[in-house]
Amino acid sequence: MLTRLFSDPSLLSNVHRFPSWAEDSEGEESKTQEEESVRVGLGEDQLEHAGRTPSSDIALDDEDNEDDEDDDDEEEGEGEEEAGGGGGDDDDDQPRKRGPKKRKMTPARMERSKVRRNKANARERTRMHDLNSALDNLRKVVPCYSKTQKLSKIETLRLAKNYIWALSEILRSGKRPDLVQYVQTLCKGLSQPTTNLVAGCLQLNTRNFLTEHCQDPTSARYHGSGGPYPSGGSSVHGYHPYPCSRLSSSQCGGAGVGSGGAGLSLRSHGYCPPYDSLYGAGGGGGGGGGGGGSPEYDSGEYEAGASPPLPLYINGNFSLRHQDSASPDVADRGYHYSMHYSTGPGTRAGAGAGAGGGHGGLVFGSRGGAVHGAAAAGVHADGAVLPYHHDMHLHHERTALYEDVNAFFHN
DNA sequence: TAGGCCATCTGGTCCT
DNA sequence: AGGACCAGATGGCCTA
Repeated sequence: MLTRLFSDPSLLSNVHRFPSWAEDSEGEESKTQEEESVRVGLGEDQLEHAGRTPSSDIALDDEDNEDDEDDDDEEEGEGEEEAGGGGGDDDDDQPRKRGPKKRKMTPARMERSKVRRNKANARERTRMHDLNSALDNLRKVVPCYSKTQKLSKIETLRLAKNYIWALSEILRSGKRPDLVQYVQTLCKGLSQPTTNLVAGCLQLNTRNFLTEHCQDPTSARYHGSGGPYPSGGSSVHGYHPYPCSRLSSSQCGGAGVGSGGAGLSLRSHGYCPPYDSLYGAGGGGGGGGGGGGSPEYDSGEYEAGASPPLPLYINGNFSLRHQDSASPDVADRGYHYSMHYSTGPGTRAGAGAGAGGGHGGLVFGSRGGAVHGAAAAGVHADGAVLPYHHDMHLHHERTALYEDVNAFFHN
């Protein structure tokens, strides 16, 4: 029975690992699965050989009524007598229980219960894997993502909550917030490591975050050297070449510096569909750092990878500007969030990059989007904040707001 | 080594 | 009845 379970591919197929596990240590996956199977086997074995709890006995006995009717009838009488508290012979001093009587576990019952339990275990595994998969997707859309240094589940949820809150505040106020304030909101309730990670992702190392220390914005190392993550060095200028993630534990600082010059551009990471699919080489523009913005801002140079853009449905409190509403007056009307894309020559990406890290060609909120705060001023170049209206593709609408806000902060 | 995080097993409960 | 969901227990892995 157990061997059947372990050799059953349908059951074993359920034992898959986190995507990152598979990606990070592919060679070990089979081994890991094997280990898991062994673990499962041990569990089953324990179930078979170890004693069950009284409750489990009840549960197990509840099935197979039809098959053991004779036994049931016989035992039922005893059970009722016992349940009635009739002070029958009580060998052990265990308290009498109401409810279903205990039934003898015949081999057939045990077999069936095992099968049922195995099926339930497999379902539970699948369920948890789905849950983890969803959590992984969530990790990818919160401001900080690393394949190698994954946020824990609880931190992911906390960050997501903070992120939603921060975005809501932005949408509510319709103003461009202070970056420090934004980071503070994001990091609220997060552990110190996660705070560092987020700060690093946002090109705002902890020291700057706390002191609003402003470094030389023209420096390619801006915010990259003092942070908790080492500077990659290889991607200081222009968009960084990392095709996989927005950030990796070893690349965090470098990735940030490289992608956005003075500001991190999540869009430059090919791995992140929500960003990259929309902004294409936007990261390159923002990532111009000291080298100027990339002219390929809208070229879609960055592939979204195998994954399609994550569907992000925005409704309720959120409103999006329709692409048809790009007329100048629209900006003055009641839509809450304007997405201004700079695609032409001399983009703000370039301007920002020339300033050592401006916005990647996007302005959120009120026109002129003033730079707030000292740290923010250091991160965002004033010259980069100009209202531009450009059409965006229809299929980008769902994610436009989301990405816009992200790009707004991550450039 | 303690603590955090995680996967899995397990039994209970609720729902269809 | 069976499945989904949940929470507790357990053990492994990793890191400070």
